[in-house]
Amino acid sequence: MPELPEVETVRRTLHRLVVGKTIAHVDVRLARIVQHPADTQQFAFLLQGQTIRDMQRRGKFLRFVMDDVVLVSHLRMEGRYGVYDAGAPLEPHTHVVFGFTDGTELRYKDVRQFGTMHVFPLGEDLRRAPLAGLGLEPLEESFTFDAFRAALKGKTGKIKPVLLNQAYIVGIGNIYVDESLFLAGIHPERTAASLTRQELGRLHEAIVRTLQASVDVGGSSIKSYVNGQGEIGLFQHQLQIYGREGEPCRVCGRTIEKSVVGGRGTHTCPGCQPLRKRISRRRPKPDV
DNA sequence: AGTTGCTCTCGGCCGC
DNA sequence: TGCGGCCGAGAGCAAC
Repeated sequence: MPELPEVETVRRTLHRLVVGKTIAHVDVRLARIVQHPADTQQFAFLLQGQTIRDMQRRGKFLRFVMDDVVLVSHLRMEGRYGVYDAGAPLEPHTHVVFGFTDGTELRYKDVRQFGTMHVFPLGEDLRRAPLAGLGLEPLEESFTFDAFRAALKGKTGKIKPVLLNQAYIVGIGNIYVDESLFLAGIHPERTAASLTRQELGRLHEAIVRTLQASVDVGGSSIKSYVNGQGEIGLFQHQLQIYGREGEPCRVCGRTIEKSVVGGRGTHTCPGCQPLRKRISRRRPKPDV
């Protein structure tokens, strides 16, 4: 389930593996992956002869920047890329094959078939769905505390669904939202509007620290590898709360709970993430 | 505008 | 062992 750190890891790997290669032909084996142009033959035609000039990322989307077009790719839950020799046997669940002029192939595999691809003319993709309207990039310098606070301004819903909404901040999925809220000591059912400036500060820092720490070790590998060479991310070993229901919190020892918030499986520590504001112990008034 | 709930995408896997 | 049905993440959409 690639979120920002996993997609960034794939981006870096693909940058190394495919930038400079020229597409000779494209084989779309499962039409539903291709969302735009609607005609898969047109999709293939637009990519033929294009050289991949750069690999970029916007939120959880990969952007293959070419001479005249951009391929926008979302991996959803289990989409993966790999580079193979053209003669290598096609593995199961291979849905799109990009054949290069050098005899290698970039293959897209996706067991769940949830992934999507769009091709747009160069310069158009950021103005069109699905990239148009995406929110702040949390690992860019522009993601300041003030920008974060402004993005959450006026949001009255629970903080977890707000953080998962890609229109406000991009790249955070179900794993990193739980990790970030835990690190910040904030319960996912608190409303965005109820967070104090101090809590927003902790949350801002927690998001950046969590995502960056995961990028630094190649993302999390939950049930599947994530990058283009079968390399395995390591962040799953650093997860503090996700997938640890029933186990003791590493900070306070209380048992981690699992519930549903905004329709998503949600992990919380009842000790570290109080739903109600902790009643401040009344400080004894100094005797006069 | 924002929120909520629902839908759709599948095959793995769970439980019977 | 077989099989029906649920689960899961993300995005998009309709209704309020």
